[in-house]
Amino acid sequence: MASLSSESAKQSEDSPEEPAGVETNSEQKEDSDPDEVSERLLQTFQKSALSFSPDQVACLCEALLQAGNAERLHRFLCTIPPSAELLRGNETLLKARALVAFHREDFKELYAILDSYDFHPGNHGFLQDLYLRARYKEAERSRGRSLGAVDKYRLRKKFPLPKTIWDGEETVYCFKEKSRNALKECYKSNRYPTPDEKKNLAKVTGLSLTQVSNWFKNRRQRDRTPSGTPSGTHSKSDSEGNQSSEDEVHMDDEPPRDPVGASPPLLSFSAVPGSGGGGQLILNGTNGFLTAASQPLLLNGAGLILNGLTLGECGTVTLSPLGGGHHPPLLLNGAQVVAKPGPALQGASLTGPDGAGARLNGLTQLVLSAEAGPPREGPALDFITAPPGMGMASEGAVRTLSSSSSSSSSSSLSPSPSAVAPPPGALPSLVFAQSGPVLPSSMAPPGVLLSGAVVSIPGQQGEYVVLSSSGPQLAPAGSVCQVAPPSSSGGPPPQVYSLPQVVPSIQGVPVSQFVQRAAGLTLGPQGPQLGSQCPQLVPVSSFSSPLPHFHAPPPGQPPPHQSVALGDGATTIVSVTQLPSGAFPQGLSLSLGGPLVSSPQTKDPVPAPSSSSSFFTPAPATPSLSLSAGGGLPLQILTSTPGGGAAQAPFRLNHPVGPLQSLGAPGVQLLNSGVIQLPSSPGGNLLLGGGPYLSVQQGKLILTIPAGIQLTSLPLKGPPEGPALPASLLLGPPPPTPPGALVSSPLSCFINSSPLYGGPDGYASAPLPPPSHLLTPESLLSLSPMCSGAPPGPQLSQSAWSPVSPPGPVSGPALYDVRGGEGELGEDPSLLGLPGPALYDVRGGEGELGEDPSLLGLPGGESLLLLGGPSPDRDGGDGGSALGPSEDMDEDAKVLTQLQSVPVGDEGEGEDEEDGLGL
DNA sequence: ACGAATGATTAAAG
DNA sequence: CTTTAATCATTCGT
Repeated sequence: MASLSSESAKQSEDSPEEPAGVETNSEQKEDSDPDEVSERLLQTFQKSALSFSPDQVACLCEALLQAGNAERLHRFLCTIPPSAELLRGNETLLKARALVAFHREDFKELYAILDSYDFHPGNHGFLQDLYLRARYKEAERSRGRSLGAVDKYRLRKKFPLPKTIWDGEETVYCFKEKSRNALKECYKSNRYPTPDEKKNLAKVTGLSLTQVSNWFKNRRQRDRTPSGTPSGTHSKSDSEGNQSSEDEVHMDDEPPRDPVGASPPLLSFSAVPGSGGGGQLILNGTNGFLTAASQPLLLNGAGLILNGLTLGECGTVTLSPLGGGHHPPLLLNGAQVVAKPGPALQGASLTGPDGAGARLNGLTQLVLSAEAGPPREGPALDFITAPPGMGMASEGAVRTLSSSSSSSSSSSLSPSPSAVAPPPGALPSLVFAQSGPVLPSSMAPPGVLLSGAVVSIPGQQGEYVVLSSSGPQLAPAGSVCQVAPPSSSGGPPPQVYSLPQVVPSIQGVPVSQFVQRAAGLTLGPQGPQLGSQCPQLVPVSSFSSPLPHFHAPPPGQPPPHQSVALGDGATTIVSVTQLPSGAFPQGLSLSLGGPLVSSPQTKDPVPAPSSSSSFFTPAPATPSLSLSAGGGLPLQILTSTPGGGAAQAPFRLNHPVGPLQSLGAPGVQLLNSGVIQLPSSPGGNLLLGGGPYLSVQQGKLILTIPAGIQLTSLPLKGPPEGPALPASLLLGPPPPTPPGALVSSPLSCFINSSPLYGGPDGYASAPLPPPSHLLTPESLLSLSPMCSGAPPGPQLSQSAWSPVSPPGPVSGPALYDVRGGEGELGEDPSLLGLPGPALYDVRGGEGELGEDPSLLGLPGGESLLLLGGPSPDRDGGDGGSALGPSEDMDEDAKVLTQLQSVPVGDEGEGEDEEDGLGL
């Protein structure tokens, strides 16, 4: 009997009809049996209830809740003294009582219960569902009819969820206009985008792959309404008519139509037959995506090649490399230009000086000059970013192209407060990438370097390399990269130009919060200098609020050292500024918000000839370099020179000019998060010859650490005060190491510092014990942003990545991926208490196991570097290399799901009870 | 309330 | 897995 009772109690609850026990049924009627059993069970419970410990009671409640039998649950609860202490703070009991109240239709009681206690986010989903169902039922009762979806919607609006069971985050339903435009553009040229195209679109729009697919699916379906609903296409007409502009660009198939007619957007391509090749306009893009949303886009030039170029909606983007130079004036290979339509964008233009073409492919740079438009106020929204992969100065020397038109004295650099005006005498070599009105025309014609490009000015004492890559998705605000002009040795007082970064704007979300927070973290330690100079650099971390513990220490305590990892920001910025007075960066910190991909020593993808790819810090003294990777897309590298050092040659980053991977997905890929510290030999420069180098490819920042390099997990001693833990804490647990992941041997030794990994070697070889199951959704969540899962597969790289980032902020809808493998628990995103627009990739992935980053958590203080780069990705070499990273990003994208308001159950009466309830 | 627009989900078919 | 067709759900304007 006993056995029987237990079984039936749990199994047959839902449907009495269920063949709980076919065998047994044969004898009896179904109805009686289950009831009887349940009754027995209940009685048993009742009898022993008093003797149960609170935990046991809770357990029983949970079981009954799961079973969904409110009635029995009610009776059980009745046996418990109402005032018992057990009830206090016991959410399970509260849930049970709430459920009972709901079933008894004692809504007042239900609401009272819900309002009485701040429930754990884990219970939010359940309670929200209960709450809404109660509201619906109440309404149904009063109206005497069942409610439709709209009625429910109105009720939800009318009766917002109690704060006690809701984190207050709202959900966004529609895609952003920009995203839609991008989708439309693509749709025009191709109704059936290839997976690659979809991925690219997803990145560009900030939507998940699924969303993109759904969109196309819906679009095709609705477009194809020849017979059915004639009226449908009312507004759609525009689909073809209006935006005419870009189609041509993409596909040749369509006859060029004259865009002009349309009022708004003006897109003109005028290939001027020029010398040499003749005017040719080549827009070749795998993922090419060119959008001039409603803004005028002018591409004017002889030989204009845009390969794999993504031009996002832009304000006015003018590419006018006219000049009939010998070279194709403008060559954007794998470039991505995105400009946000800002209030005033007119001024932005990309122009190549005559004669000199801007070639972003590997050699040259594109100069961006702000047109003389009236300076407009407002943050510069526009930005142009080129995926890092492309623009680099291969030769090491950067040519600065100044546009003839704009040149003038460089009075003020940028509107941003933080920006420091360049000394008049400053070198023109200043690299600045920003478009938009923001830059006063007055700005000297600094060469513009598309972010992502690396500029190095060799020879100079003060050399700098500025490397900035914007987040993968352009979407987020623009990033500006600014380099301080090398103060030539004796020159003008070396000023450091700050890198103003436009903070990614998250749609209605006050970014400021994040920013401030982030700023505090990042800059705080840095010292006044930096802080003041480039406050804006801080990537926004979208998830900051929800997971406070994740982040840095409370305000009071900034992380001790320079390395700070921000969860993720929307944008990635890497800036290296040189300090004046020869100070070299003692403390150099690199924080990567985004995933970093490092290729294990096994392979040096790029043999770095000294000049081309090397990453070293010449600096003397005690430069310590710490690299911490957070999870998120954004990548941030800041270097400052805290103490005055003597060294003049600060820090140099050269990165090999890779062949571009034209794919435009800029993203930062981080395989392993951790902190890397490179202790420099005292007094000596730290030279990592052949050493690790950072390269940016396709928007991804890749850190390659060849074997042989020593990285020590040095203590962040610097800051005496701070608790040591910071680094690891901040970062979150390092991503689980993928089983297959290789850890570079050299590194491994350092790794051992972390307790988690037993031994150096063990780490690599032994698969982590997957305690994953233990993780609660919440825990996963907390970890997630940073180290989004460990991918089960060999290819770790993927796991690490969170697609979101860039776009995340970009688009309004918050995306959450909280599913664990089974997902049972995690079912509601909402319960996790996620903050707004942030995106999370918490999925356990198929293989749930690997995930617990938490396990990996580093002990305080120690920094851990895990570079287990999956070699696979990178190996491909340049050509192929691109793939690896990009793919990763995509994957996660799939997982994302739009957060919806609480699921509404609509069932009718009591019968269905459990469905909604059962998690 | 009503209906349109739009995103998501589901089932069936390849 | 991807596509289609059908349908549901959410918003928003009227």
